[in-house]
Amino acid sequence: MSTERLTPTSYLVLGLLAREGPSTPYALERHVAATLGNFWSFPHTLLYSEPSRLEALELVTETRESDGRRRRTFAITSAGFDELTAWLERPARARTELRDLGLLQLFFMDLASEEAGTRLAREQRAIHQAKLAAYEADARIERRGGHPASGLRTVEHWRGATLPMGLLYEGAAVAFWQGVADKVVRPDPAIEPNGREPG
Amino acid sequence: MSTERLTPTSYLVLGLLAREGPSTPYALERHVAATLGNFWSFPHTLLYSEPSRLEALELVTETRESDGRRRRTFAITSAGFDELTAWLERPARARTELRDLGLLQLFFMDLASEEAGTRLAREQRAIHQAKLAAYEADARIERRGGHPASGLRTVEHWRGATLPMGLLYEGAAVAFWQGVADKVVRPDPAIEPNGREPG
DNA sequence: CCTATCATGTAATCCGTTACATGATTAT
DNA sequence: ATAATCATGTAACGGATTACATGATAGG
Repeated sequence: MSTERLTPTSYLVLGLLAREGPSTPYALERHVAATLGNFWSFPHTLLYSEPSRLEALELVTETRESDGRRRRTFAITSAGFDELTAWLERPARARTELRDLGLLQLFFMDLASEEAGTRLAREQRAIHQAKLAAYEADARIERRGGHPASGLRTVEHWRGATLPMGLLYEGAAVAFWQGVADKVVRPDPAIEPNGREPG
Repeated sequence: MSTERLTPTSYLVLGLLAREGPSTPYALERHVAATLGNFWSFPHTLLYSEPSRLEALELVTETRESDGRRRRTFAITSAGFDELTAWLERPARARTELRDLGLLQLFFMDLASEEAGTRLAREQRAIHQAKLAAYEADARIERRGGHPASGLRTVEHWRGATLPMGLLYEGAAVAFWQGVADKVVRPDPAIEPNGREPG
C-alpha cells in the first residue's frame, strides 16, 4: 500500500540504493554531487530526510550503528525495487524545468543599466564556460577508461546517460551568452586587448 | 527594512509590475505563461500568494474591488522598484537548475528493460521536437512584427531576451534524445520523417 | 595540540504544490 | 438555458531550503 506520491528525490534515492547497494546518506551525497548534482541540486539534508520517508513506506530499510557516530545505512527493499522499476517503465512526460537566475535577470534587463547587462552577460558566459570545461575534462577522463582512484563505474553511467546532455547544454549556454554579450556591448567589436574584469 | 530574503518568484512579480504597470494576478499569470513559463513553471496560485508577501514587505500595494469579483490589483512601490533594480545590478552567480524527469529516468535506465529505454527516448524526442517547433513559430511571428491581437511588446522581450535560449536548448535536447534513441534502438534505422505527438 | 576540514545529523521555517471552490463569460 | 471554459480566489499540506550543531580526521 505504498501508493503515496513519490517525488523525483524519492526515485533518485531508490535508484542509487538499487544500483550501488546499501548506502549511508553521505555516500548518496557524494555520488549525487559527482553526477546528477551537476545540474540538479539535491541539498545534503534531502538525502537524510528522504530515506526516512521511504522507510515509512517500507520501500527501504534502515540500520544504524550504536557507537559514537551512529551512522545510518539504508537499503532498498523488494517493494522499493518494484516501485522503482514500475516508474522506469512509465516514461516521463513532464517538460524540462530550466531554472536560471541569469535568464530571469536578462528578461528584465531593460529595466536596468547598460553596464548591468554587460556584467551579467560576461559573468554568465564565464560560468558556463567553466562548467563546459569541467564536463569536457570528465569526458576525457572517461575516454581513457577512468582514473582508478576516482569515480569508476559511477562516472561511466554519468557519461553514458547524462554527461552528453550536460555538454550540449553548456555549449548552447556559452553560445547564447556570447551572443548576448556581443549585442549588449556595442563598442569595439574586436575584443579589447586590455580586458579587465571586476572581482 | 525589507531585508528579507526575496525569491526568484519575488523578482518575477516585481519585474512584471515594474514593466507592465499595475496588474491582477491573472494578468501576471497570462504574461508568464507566454514567456518565462515556457521553461520555468510558476503555478497560478504563486502569482496570488507572492504579491501578498511582497505587500507585507511594502514592496507592492494592493487595491481590491468591492463588487462581485473582488479583483485584486497590485502595483509596485518605489521601495519595490529599488529592490528590483538593486538585484538587477548584482549579476546572478547561481548555476542553472536543469530539472528533467526524463534525464533522471535515463540515468537509471540500466535498471529497466530495453523497451523502457526505447520508449523514453522516443517520447522525449517527440516532446522536445514539439517544443522546438513552437519556439520556431514564436520566432517567425516575431520576425513579422507580431500579431496585433496577441502579445505585442511582451513577445518582443521574450524573443530578445530568452526565446533564443529556448531555441538553443530545445535543439540540443532533440539532438541528445535522437542520439539516445539511435543507440538504444538497434533495429530499423529508418525512422518516420515527421515525429508527431499524441494529444 | 590546535585548527581546519570532513563527515554526519536534527529541527524549524517557508515556499511551492495540490486540492478545492465559485463567479463570470462564451458557445451550443 | 445549459454546459463548458475562462477567470479568480482561499486553504492546507509537505518537501526543500536554511540554520544550527557536533563527532571524527588530518595537517601544521
